[in-house]
Amino acid sequence: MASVGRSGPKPGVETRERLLAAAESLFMEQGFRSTSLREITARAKVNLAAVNYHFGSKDALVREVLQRRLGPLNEARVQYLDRLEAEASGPLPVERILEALLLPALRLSRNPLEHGSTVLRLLGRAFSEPGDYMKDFLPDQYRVAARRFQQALGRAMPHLPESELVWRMHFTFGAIAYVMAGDDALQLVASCQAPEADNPEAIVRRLVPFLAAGLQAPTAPPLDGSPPTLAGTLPRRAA
Amino acid sequence: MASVGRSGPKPGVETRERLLAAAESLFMEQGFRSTSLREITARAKVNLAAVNYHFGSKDALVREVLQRRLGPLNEARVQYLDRLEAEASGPLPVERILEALLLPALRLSRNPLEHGSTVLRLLGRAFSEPGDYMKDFLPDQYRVAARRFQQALGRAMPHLPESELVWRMHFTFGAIAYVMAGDDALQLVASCQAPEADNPEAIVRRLVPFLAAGLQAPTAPPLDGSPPTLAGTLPRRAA
DNA sequence: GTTAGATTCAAACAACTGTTTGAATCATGC
DNA sequence: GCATGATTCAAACAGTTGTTTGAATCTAAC
Repeated sequence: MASVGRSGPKPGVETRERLLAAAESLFMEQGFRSTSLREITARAKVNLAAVNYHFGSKDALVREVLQRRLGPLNEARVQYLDRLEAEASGPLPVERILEALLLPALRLSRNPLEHGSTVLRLLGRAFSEPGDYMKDFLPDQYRVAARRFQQALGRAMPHLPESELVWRMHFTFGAIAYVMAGDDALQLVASCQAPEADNPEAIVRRLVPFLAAGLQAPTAPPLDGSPPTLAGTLPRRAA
Repeated sequence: MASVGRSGPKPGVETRERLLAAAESLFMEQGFRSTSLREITARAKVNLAAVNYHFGSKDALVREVLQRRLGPLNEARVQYLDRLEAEASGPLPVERILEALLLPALRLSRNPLEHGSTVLRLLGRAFSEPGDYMKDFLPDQYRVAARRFQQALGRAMPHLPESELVWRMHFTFGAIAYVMAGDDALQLVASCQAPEADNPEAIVRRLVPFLAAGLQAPTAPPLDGSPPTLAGTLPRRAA
């Protein structure tokens, strides 16, 4: 006899997953701090106490929701980068490194089993939300991957000082986090809605050339305001 | 007889300004939503009810704090851009347009009368914080300036399709907001602390070449996944 | 000195937060 | 059937939030 009339395998595990799904969607819509446990349990159609029973606290729920997405994503990014470097002979071009940074996120968003593009916006929120939740948690998830990409980019642009590279990676992550945060931030400034805002692949196709050019840009003149010369617009290696 | 022993001119206006100052500093440190009225009134050394008496509500306080900074900043940006265009003969180079976007913010942060770099981080927070406070308010402050800069950038890069320009402006604002948000977001990802993170001028000097190169980057190939050719790395006008 | 209005203050308000409790319910082993 | 442990549930907990109240205080004009 199929002991349960419903579809759920175990009684406990289904509410656990329903909580994760409800929390993820609500976090994406409203942010982490602004979402209450009562909203989450209401959407998940479970009792309020279920969160503390299954996860211990709201903070632990947030961590679990993030870890479920961030961990695999950064692993995939690093693996993608490893594979590219193993196949190539010399150092990778910047565009390929950016590909390793963006394509795994794109694939994640395209997976119909997961809730698609909501995942990307969730990650964007993780960076937008300041303060307590992320302060100690996110870095551990990202530091390894960030160091790995800094190393690859350093090989691709050996002429670029490390301090300059660190800053340009910051700018890069800023642009990425901004578009991943979703409509909220995008509509804030734009006079008109950007086209294809809901198509991650289209965004990536526009983002890579932008970032590649920025990362490889000639460095600024050391001090005074003399405008960059035309010669300065050529990559250093050509000089 | 100097009717008041203290320095304050009017009794009411001083607590009003003390509230604005305390709120601004706390908003910058903790964000808007996470800062309670009791924290604000405690730091300002005024009664709790003073906020609702002088401003009506917390939301109105937030708006007032932002408007006091965002309004003049965006006015200065547009004026700077107007002056550059009036002096130049043809269309402005992208670097000058970015200069108009960034230098007024830099000057604001350098003003010792204001609380210096705290202002920049406050503005960064305004973009980082999702949800209710900004949704209806920030756009009005920014839409005019954003349209003005889009127009200038369009003139500087007439070959660039408008849809592409809108997206690249988004990327640009993302990078700017990210570095303006301050240490929180920066330390999140970096394996090591970026140098001169507290020196706005140094950041701008690094940011302009990055963004200028990104904005003027060659556009991506239209569809299929063929890796960008070497010819594709040249600007369109050279084709 | 008295009066009128603006400002401050302590106290309470209602609504919400995350968390805990203890009994009820369930599935499942014996 | 019965007992055991896991899970659910309604209810309450203690704490914080933004806001309101009504009396007390201050300022300034008459």
